[in-house]
Amino acid sequence: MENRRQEILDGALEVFLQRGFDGATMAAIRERSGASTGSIYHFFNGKAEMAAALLEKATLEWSLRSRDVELGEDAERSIKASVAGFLIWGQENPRLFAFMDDLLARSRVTEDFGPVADMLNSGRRAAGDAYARWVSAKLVQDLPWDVAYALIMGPAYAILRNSAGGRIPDDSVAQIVRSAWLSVRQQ
Amino acid sequence: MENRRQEILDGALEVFLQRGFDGATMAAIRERSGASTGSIYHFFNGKAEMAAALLEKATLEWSLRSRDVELGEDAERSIKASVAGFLIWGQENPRLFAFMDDLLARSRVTEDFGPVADMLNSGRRAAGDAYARWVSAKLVQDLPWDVAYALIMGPAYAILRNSAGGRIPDDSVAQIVRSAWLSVRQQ
Amino acid sequence: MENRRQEILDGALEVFLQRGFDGATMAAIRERSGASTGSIYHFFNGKAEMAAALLEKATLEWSLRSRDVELGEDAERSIKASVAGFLIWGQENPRLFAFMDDLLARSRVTEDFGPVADMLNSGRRAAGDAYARWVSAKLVQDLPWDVAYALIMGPAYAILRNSAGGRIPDDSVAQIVRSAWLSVRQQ
Amino acid sequence: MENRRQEILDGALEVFLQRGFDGATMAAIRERSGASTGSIYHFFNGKAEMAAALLEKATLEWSLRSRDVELGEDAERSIKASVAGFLIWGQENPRLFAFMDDLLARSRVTEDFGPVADMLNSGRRAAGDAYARWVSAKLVQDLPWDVAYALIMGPAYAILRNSAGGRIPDDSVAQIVRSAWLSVRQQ
DNA sequence: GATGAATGAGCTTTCATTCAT
DNA sequence: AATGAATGAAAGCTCATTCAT
Repeated sequence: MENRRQEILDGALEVFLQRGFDGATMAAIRERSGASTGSIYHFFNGKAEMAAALLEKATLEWSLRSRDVELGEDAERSIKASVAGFLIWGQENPRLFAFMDDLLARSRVTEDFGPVADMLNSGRRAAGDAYARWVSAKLVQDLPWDVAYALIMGPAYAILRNSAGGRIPDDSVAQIVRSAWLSVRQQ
Repeated sequence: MENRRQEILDGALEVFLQRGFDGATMAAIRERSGASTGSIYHFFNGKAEMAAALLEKATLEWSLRSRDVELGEDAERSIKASVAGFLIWGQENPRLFAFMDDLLARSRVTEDFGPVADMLNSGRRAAGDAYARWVSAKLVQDLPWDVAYALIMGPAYAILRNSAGGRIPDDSVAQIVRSAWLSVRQQ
Repeated sequence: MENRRQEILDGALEVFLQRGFDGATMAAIRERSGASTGSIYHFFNGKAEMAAALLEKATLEWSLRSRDVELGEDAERSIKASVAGFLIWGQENPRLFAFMDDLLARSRVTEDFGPVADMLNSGRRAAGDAYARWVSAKLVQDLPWDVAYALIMGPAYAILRNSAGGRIPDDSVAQIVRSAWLSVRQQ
Repeated sequence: MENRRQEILDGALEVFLQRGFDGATMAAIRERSGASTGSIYHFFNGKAEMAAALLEKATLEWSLRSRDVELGEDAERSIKASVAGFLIWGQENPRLFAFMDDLLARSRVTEDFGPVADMLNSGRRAAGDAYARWVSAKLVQDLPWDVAYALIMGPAYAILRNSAGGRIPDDSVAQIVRSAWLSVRQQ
């Protein structure tokens, strides 16, 4: 039955978002989900695996949407949509954003999160391919992808991190979206 | 004697940079520094306090330099110097950058790191004041400071995080520095 | 169907021999045998019962052979055949020997292994009866059976334990077999 | 202070002898010794290390005595004294004998007990050297040491294992001691 | 200033076993 | 006859911190 598994994931998500990865204890997840210790380990091999499962599921929607958009031929529209989509998603899920950020940072140190890192990076790579095509079409500047990525997404990340879950005014969102395009477009 | 205290800080820094905050155990710090448990607690109230002390000291150089520059009247030079300074510092101290990032993220969740957050944010506030003056002087766009900050520093943060300690080419640094200014200058 | 039961026993044997009784987990047995947890508990009441079943089956060949021999009237031939048979069996099944040894030791502490102990001791008791007859016939010394048993089988046990699965030279086997007889024969 | 450490060892010994290695839980040792979990781990790295420490201390007396005797020139006296000493020690410390036997068996499988095995085997090696000298002096048969060891000590081991802590009559002890010598002396 | 013994709550994980289907 | 989800007690061990000396 998928029911129990889902209950566990639901409980785990709450705890992870509230306390972060290290702060989340299996005991808390057990209590929140109502499942027994054994059940949890019946479905998941450990804390890291649960986090990965959650993250995968939770980011699916955003990453799929972004990826679709980015593959278009209209560079300006694609880039603006990506940034706007990310900002909106991040604002709507501030804790999830923080958790993703946490795991991503962790994946640079621990091996436990290789899969997480892979997943989170795959979207970035796909976008890099699209960017290369726009370069060929002389729509954007010929920048190394990591530079272009930093210019496009960096400000969005920064404001999400510093907004701490508070609302970002529409004007600010618009400003950052516009700037992302201006930073990389062909001059 | 300040000697012991310094030995402890030295050992702790190594451990923190190598394993991150949670990964660093007091036992590891004790062994690395050669001090006894008692000594460590004689000088510091706990792990969080040590981390704060370290971070304060470690970021002093950069923050002082940046602050000096930012207070100047030449907006373009100040902003470019800030971004370039941060990029160079981050590249020279990639682990320290990651650690700072870690603590900063943590400070958004746990109360233990209020002082850390205050310290790390004070530089940002000072820069905000300077930005306001530049706005008055019509040197830069009239943006909310958090947006301006995101536009100026966001890309630098992003590329440092994704470079994972590897060298960032001079061209890329130059690109990001230039873009920071272009993003906020008065058009 | 006896098929499933047999598959379980086969898998369990492999696991027991490889990891010993405590080291063998039901999960490992489940995976090795391909049966489900439920199936295993359908056929056996628990780990101890499986071990007992296995041991009974596995030692059958040796014990039957030894018992046949021992019941003969020719004391010298019987004793030498018993020791030689045990040494050969122990050499051919070093892991099984170690497992049997393990269970036997355990049966002296835990009550779970009463049946195991009984089974393993029954052969010894039968031999004791034969010994008593040989005493009456003045073929062997009038020793308490536990002493006689120690003199006859002790060296074989000792060399099997210390050989750790390596080959015991024929000369050594012959030496121990001969000595067993000399230790108890009527002088 | 050596006091706490000793209390822990005392409690641990009781628990180990009563329940064997696997059966002994750290919780039981904690309760029996009156020490806290932290204290136990302050002094010992884990269960295996405690067992090794205990065994070393506990067998010291016997192994030293045996070793002294074995080094003598009088083969008959040395061998008889070794066997008698072992039988007496084993009878006086039946649980310790069983525990030693348990750990020794375990050391053949797990690496955790390398030191234990080394310690327990060192006495055997020393005796092997003495045996070689007796062979040169034509006092005993020219047998491989593992065979000679099996003939000399095997019966003593066997009767100790099967006596299960009960008293072994003096006659039986004498019989086994005498037989040990007869099995290996030069004919 | 300095030591390290002592603490104990809390951690993740294992595992034999039960039971509804 | 068979499945595998579910259980929960228990395990070994970690670790920041306290405190008597």
